[in-house]
Amino acid sequence: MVELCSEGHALTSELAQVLAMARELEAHMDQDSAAARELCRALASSVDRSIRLARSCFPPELHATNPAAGRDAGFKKRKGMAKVRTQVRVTSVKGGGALDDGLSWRKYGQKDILGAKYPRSYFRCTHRHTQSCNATKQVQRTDGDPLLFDVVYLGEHTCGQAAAAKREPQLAGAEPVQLQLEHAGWEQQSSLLAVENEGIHQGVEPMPAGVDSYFSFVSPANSDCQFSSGFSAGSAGVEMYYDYSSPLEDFFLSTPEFFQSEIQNL
DNA sequence: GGCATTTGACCCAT
DNA sequence: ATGGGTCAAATGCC
Repeated sequence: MVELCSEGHALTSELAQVLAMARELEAHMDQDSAAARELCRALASSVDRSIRLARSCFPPELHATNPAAGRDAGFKKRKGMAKVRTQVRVTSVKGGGALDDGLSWRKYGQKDILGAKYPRSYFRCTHRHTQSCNATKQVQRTDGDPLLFDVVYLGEHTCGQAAAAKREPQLAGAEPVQLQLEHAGWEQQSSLLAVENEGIHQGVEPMPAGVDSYFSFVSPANSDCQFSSGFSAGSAGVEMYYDYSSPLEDFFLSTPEFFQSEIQNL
C-alpha cells in the first residue's frame, strides 16, 4: 500500500472529480449546451488543480522529464536565491494600478516572459541595502484576465516593516482594499486572508456551495512555517500556493473536524 | 538632490 | 543556445 501525502489524497479526489464531470458532460451532450459549457469550465479548473497538486506531491527531481517544471515550481537555484516561495493570485479591483500590499518595494527589472502576454516585473524590498532585507517579489498579469495578477514572494522580510506588516490584519500580498475573492456571486473582501500577530493563522472556513471545497489557510510571508498545499477559490479570485519543504502533519492535525473528514473523503 | 523607474546588458541554470 | 533573474546607467519625478 502506497502512503499518499495529503496532496496525494487531494489529487486522487481531483482526478475522480474530473472523471465524474467527464461522464456527466457526456450525458449532457446534445441536451443542454449551457450545462455542458459550465462542466467544461469546471473540468478545466479541476485539471489545472490536479496538475498543481501533482507538482506539489513529487519532488522536483522527478520532474526531470520536463526541464521547465523545476523553474515553474520555483525551485530554480540561483546564487543568493531565497528559499521560501509564496505564490498568490490576486485581483486588482481598482483596475490595474500597482498592487499595494502594505510593504514598500522597489522595482528593479522587467522582463518579457516566453509565451506570456504580459511582462513580469521584479521588485525587491526598499530596505535591501539599509537593512539587508532580501525579500523580493515578482508580479505578472495573467494572460486570461488583465485584472488578475500572479504575485510570487521570494525570501523573507528581515527589515523593520516586516514586523509592522505582521501587526496589520493583512497578508503580505493581499491588501484588503485591492483584493477580492470572487466566485459565482460569492464576494468577500479578503478578511479571510488575515494574519494573526503570532505564528500561522489558518483561515479554515467552509466555503459556499459551488466554491471549490478546499481548505484555505494563510501564512505570513515571513513566518517560519513549513508546509505545502494550496487553496483555490475558483478560476477567478485568489489562489495561494505555498512551496515549503516540511510535512503537512501539524497543519492537518489541527484542521477542524469538518475539513478533516472533507479531506479524507477526497 | 534624492529616490524610483526604465531598460539594455550581463550572469547563471538548464 | 536559450530563458529567466539581476545589475546598473540613464532618465524622470517630486
